[in-house]
Amino acid sequence: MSSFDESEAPAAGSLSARAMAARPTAPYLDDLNPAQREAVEALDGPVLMLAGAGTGKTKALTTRIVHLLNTGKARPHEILAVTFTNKAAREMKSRVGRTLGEAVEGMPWMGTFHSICVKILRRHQELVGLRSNFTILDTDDQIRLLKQLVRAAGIDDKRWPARALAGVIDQWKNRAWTPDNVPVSEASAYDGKGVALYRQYQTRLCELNAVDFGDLLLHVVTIFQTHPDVLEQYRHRFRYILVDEYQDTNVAQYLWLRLLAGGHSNICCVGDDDQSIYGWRGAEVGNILRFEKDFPGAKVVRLEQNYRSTPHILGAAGGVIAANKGRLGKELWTETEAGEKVRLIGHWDGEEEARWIGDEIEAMQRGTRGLRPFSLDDMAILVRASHQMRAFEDRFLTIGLPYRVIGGPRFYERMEIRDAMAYFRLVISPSDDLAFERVVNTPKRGLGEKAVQTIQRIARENGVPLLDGAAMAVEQGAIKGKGAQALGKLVMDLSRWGRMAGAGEPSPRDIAEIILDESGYTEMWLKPKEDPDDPDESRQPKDHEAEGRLENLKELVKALEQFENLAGFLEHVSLIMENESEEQAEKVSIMTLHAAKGLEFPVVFLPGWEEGLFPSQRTLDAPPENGVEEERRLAYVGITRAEEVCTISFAGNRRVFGQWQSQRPSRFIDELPEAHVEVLTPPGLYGGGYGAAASMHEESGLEARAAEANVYNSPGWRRLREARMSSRPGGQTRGAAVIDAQAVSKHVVGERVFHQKFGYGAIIAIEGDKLEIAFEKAGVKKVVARFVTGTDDVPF
DNA sequence: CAACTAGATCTTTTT
DNA sequence: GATCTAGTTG
Repeated sequence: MSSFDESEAPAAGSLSARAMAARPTAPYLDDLNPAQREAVEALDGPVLMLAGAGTGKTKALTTRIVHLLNTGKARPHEILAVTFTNKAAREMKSRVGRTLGEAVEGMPWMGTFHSICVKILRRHQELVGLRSNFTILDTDDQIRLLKQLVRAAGIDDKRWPARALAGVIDQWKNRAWTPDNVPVSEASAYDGKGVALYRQYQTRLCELNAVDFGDLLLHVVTIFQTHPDVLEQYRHRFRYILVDEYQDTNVAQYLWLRLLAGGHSNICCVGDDDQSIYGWRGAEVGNILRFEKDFPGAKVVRLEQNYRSTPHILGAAGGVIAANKGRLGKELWTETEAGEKVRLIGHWDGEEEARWIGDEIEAMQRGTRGLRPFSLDDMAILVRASHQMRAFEDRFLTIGLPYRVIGGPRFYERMEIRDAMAYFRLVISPSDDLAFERVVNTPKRGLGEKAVQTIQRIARENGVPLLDGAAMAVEQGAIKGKGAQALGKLVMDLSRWGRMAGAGEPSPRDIAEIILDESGYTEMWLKPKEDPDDPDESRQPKDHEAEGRLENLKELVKALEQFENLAGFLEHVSLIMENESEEQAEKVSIMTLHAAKGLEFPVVFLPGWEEGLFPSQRTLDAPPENGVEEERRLAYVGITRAEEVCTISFAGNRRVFGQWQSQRPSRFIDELPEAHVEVLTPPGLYGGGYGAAASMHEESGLEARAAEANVYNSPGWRRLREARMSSRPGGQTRGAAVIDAQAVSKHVVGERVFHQKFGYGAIIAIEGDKLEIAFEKAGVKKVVARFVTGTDDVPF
């Protein structure tokens, strides 16, 4: 509680003195437009800032903070500013500092919901039955723990996966339901055993002195609800509250905010109902729609002047989002010139789409599209689902186009990092059973399932953590042979490393290195020694993959340099699951639409606009129409990321689960207003004059399908078809290099062929439309005939 | 006990 | 196609 003291004296006198001393006009206010200024200057009472995409939301928010400080209304530690991502928090901090002209070190309560909750929870942990230094479990640990409970309950975890239970529990926690509060309507969840398992899970977490992500909020809300005195402290402390991305708050976050703002109602929420895209993880658009009811007398300010995109891009986005019901309603406008229309293009399949986008990116880089040249950093590909990324990565690797994947498999989620972290955890807290289970046989120590079961039994019988159980098992001789020896060593090592960490000597970085080395973990990724007697033999990584893992471990150890101790590092990592390494080279960005929220790029590509992919099959299968609205908001988010050029595309065929499927263009394409769209005809994509074939086939396929679904009579679709026809006078096509059975018959066994990805090879067998080919470099593969060309320049 | 093989299951989106 | 699991073999 010591750090609490600084604010215990309200110092009203000095505040008003500062308020009077403040300059009547502040230069930073002059940079704002009227709406922004209104939102900034309404400092007291509830304010809802409805900020459309690109309307200067962050600017308004940061200026508001500056204004609060500058007018003396609040001191830095009296402002609670909440965001969803660490990135947003960092951005806000740096912008406040910039506007203020000095660094803001003194804003301890600016951060994510989760990091702020941890801070609060660490001070009152005992109120919810936790001890100090509780650990924060990530999703992986959470699932593993649940799996144990599910199995212990005699449930077939095949039919009822632990993952599903985790989802159910998460949703409950998002709604701030403790096991006692789960409504009866949920009784059937997880085969009727959901609530009971939820209760067991919470008990188990408590025993482990651990919390999961959802608990961070839930526990704090519980504390606020059951301990008015504690709540009062924080209400008093946080004189002004600011919330970013309010449309993404879930019920627990909403309650948390309402409890805190309950006294003074000095709360300013910024959000955009049209950008609510996290309903699946419990976000309630209702929170923002209801704001005026929740906070009577609220001032609502709309930011509608857009500073990011051209009118055509805004028009297209506006046309799509207009199809949604239940909006608060905003109309974005801009003063910039019309610019390019949103470009729409169809492709034969996903690979062709990737190829075309790759070519287009290179063209735009050179400035050969009649536009200014763009840097690769200015361009982004935004996909609906991460598996769409592969096609682009494959293609970009083959043509040598530098790219970066944002929000991909994250550093701290990698296996080797998690293994290493488990060692560290076990060193810091020897009762961390989950960490013990993770590393006990990694690297292989000859301790399999049976040995672990023995340890678990002994630990349970004696009521001690697994690590102590292991020590006892060795003493008692319950585990024999090689395994016993290795286990004994592990137990000894861990306590030795623990003493080092306790002594703070050597440095955390060195301790980490020692742990990884002496545990044999690093060794695991190295080639076996050729000569065991030669200690100086230089060791190479096993393979390319192992090399990457070793690199990552090095990076992990390096990251430790900035921390006082291992414990501090572990806390940092559990909250910041992102890779912070910064790259300098120019690269195209590839990311999901979700990851793109809040970002902007001069050039944006939006591939895969197909029914079943976007909107996703899941939302289409789900009962009501409501899921589609969220998908539509996602489309809106995507389009509004673009500043100058936005290209939407779809493919007629795509591989789903390894199976080829024909795709229909997304309903969102039909919703694009004609006036803002330009249809591009597919240029020759295969080079050498045999390209038009793909589009011809796509079209005939389309017409066949059009008979069964009149989707294709919609304006958007007709437009596309007409554009196609007109681009090919007389409907003539040139040399068709094609597809399906006809093309296969063109190939013969023994023929030398070329494949985009695998290179050159010879056909060794033909089955239907598939060719078995022995590639010179890639080995024997089965590929679809259409992806292969003969090695003659004019194959047919 | 580990290493290998066959078969199932899967894909949203993430603090 | 890729990954995870159960089941088999060494």
